Amino acid sequence: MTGAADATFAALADPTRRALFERLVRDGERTVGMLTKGTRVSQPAVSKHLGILKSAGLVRDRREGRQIHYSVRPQGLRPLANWMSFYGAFWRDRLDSLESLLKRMDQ
Amino acid sequence: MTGAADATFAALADPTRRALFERLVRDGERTVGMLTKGTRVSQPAVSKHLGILKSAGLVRDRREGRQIHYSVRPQGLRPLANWMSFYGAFWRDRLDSLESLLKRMDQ
DNA sequence: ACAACATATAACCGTTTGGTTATGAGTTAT
DNA sequence: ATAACTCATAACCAAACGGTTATATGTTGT
Repeated sequence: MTGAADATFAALADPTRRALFERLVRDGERTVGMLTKGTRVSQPAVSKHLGILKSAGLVRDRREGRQIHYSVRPQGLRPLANWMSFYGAFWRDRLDSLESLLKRMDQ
Repeated sequence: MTGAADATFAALADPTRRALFERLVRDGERTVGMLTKGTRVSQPAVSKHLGILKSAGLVRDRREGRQIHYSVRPQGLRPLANWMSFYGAFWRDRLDSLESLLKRMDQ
């Protein structure tokens, strides 16, 4: 249940890792070398982070010659989306009703 | 930008903490003592976790006599929702199209 | 076969984390 | 005033984490 979201949350909790993921989302498939540039950390660090993202199902890799290309794996965000919709259903309502209340009070 | 989501992700990354949050969502406002029962950890551990959730803006506390009542703070999930919708726009489309493709292939 | 290149893995290290027990602080009741 | 109760804080500890440098693995080109 909540176990599925576990690796996902853990993987995205680290800022460096989230930055890598976001970059892959924005820029599409990139090699490790490309990703290393733009980060303040070493190549091994990037590789380790990518490994964690990969085992969390958030990215996939593809070998092409001596380079390895990483890209976002869309379904990887599923556990997060599920969790959000599950435990977010009630608060979204409350938030919406709060907002409409504030708007009404503002008038 | 991504800094706002930082504390949120970090807070929800821990399973014990997420369990506490989920329980507050399901059951509504609870005291520390109530929350401690049902967890495998000690009361101080629960207090520490609640403190982290609180400083992440995910819960609030209210003193009533000697007990302290904790409850979910709806807006706390905002950074997560923002992050999801931001970096989720593109993958949701891709996921949807993938799913429809798979369905078509299945027929 | 060998050198250069791109990435992964190994070994290591300081810091952070999540837990514990012990104790402090605030509140209620006697 | 004091004892009991509820929770937070302090002090401490082992394990996990995120980083480093050094090296192994796999691929390309000569």
